[in-house]
Amino acid sequence: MTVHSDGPRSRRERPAKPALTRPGIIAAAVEIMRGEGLERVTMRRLAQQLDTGPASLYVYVRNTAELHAAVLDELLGAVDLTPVHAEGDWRERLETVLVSYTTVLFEHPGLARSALVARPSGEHYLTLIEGLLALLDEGGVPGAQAAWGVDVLLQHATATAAEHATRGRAAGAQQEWDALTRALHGAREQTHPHIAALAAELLSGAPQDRLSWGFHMLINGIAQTPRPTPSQEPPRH
Amino acid sequence: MTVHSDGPRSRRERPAKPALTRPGIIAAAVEIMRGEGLERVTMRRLAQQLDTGPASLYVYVRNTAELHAAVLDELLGAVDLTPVHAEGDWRERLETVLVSYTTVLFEHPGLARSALVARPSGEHYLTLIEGLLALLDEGGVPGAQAAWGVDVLLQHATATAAEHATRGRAAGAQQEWDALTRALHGAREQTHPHIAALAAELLSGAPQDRLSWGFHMLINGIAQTPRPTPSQEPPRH
DNA sequence: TGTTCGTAACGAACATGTTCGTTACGGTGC
DNA sequence: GCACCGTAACGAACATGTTCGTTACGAACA
Repeated sequence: MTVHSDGPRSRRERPAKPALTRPGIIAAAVEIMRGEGLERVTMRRLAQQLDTGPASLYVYVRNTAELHAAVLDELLGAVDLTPVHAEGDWRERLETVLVSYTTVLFEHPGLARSALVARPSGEHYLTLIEGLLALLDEGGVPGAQAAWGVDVLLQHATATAAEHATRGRAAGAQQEWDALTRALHGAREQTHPHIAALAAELLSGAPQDRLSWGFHMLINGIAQTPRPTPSQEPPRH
Repeated sequence: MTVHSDGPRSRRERPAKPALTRPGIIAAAVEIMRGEGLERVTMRRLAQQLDTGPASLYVYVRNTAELHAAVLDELLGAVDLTPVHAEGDWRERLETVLVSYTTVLFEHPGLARSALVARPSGEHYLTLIEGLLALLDEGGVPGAQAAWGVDVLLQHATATAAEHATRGRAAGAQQEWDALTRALHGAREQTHPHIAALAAELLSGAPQDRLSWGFHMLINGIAQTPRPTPSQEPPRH
């Protein structure tokens, strides 16, 4: 099996066509997505754009999930990281970065789903993590907690955006929401007293308010929840 | 468009075939999944099992996501809720329920992905939420916080299981993990000092340890993070 | 009984992701 | 120059989810 990178520099020139490259494929994918939406970034559409066949793309990307991860990494360049080196309360700045990240995903919700499964590992992603860790460090959060917490922060943002992807769709999402609403409101006080009491609360809040609370809640939790004792694992190198 | 429920009771009998029903379809899906795995629960396979055509299933389920949500709700019957009415520390019991939920998803990881997008709204799901709310209530967590927090608890469990689905796969997952590992370890101290310092930590911990910490962290956060002031929204009903 | 209407069930068709066997190219060695 | 090898690129094929137009059934009505 081939190595998936832009490494396999083509050593051949079929009839006057430039050889494929991984960056070229990703760039084409980003272009199509900006012009037509993520759903249009199909292997066939991409191949057409690159004047090749869909099967040829698999030399450079393992599958669409990997392609999406790469596309997402490109988009992460748009996340506003200026708060990392700004003045002010570290918690608010941390939230600002996270909201910026979430906003990027909200604009391309289909990517959020993919990102839950195939996470990016490119330059922009690393820069984002570095920024988050810097802010947690500034807030005095122990490294061990920050290391695991940063994962959860991004997971929350990503999963929320992925859910939003569905919520944003028309008829189907509305019916699902209706079903959940009905189920919650219909819960009997006898069998589901807590749900009955909190039905309205469970469904309350604007998405951005819930998200904001979620980040506050996570930051609090991360800051004050010690990691399990490191078990008998010797220090590395 | 038709109403998606088991309501459309068939008024016809084509050549000696029992009319389709939604519960029947879901039961068949669960059966196939138990015997052959979730990936085998295709519309065609299901239709074959039910001696009908794949297109006929769409009268009863909108799409595979909805089918998966229904299947998941069936499986939630297996979540151990005995801790809800047991003795002991409410936090530990809450974690026990959550771990049981996560375990169910780990056994059927493909469902976790679907559940992030099309969440169940059936009986078992409600019972689970009721149990979680009861435990948070017992711990003195304000209702408003519990109402929003329960969402995040389940989201964390579900997203973690969905990630696990990928991690558990062989070659592809290993390569992705390698890519992330390389990226993290390769980060230069000059540009990514925090990552360089925490590289080992970022990747450390057995899945169950990280999950356990995650739940502790979330529970702490939920318990102590007040909800935003209710803004000028008048009381409903 | 005949007609009308709503819809469960059906079949053909389409789009999409992916695999696998084949082709053709470029590099290397003799 | 020729033969061999590795692999980028290709094309056919397959599985899968889903849509849309059509058929056939049962209920209601005159």
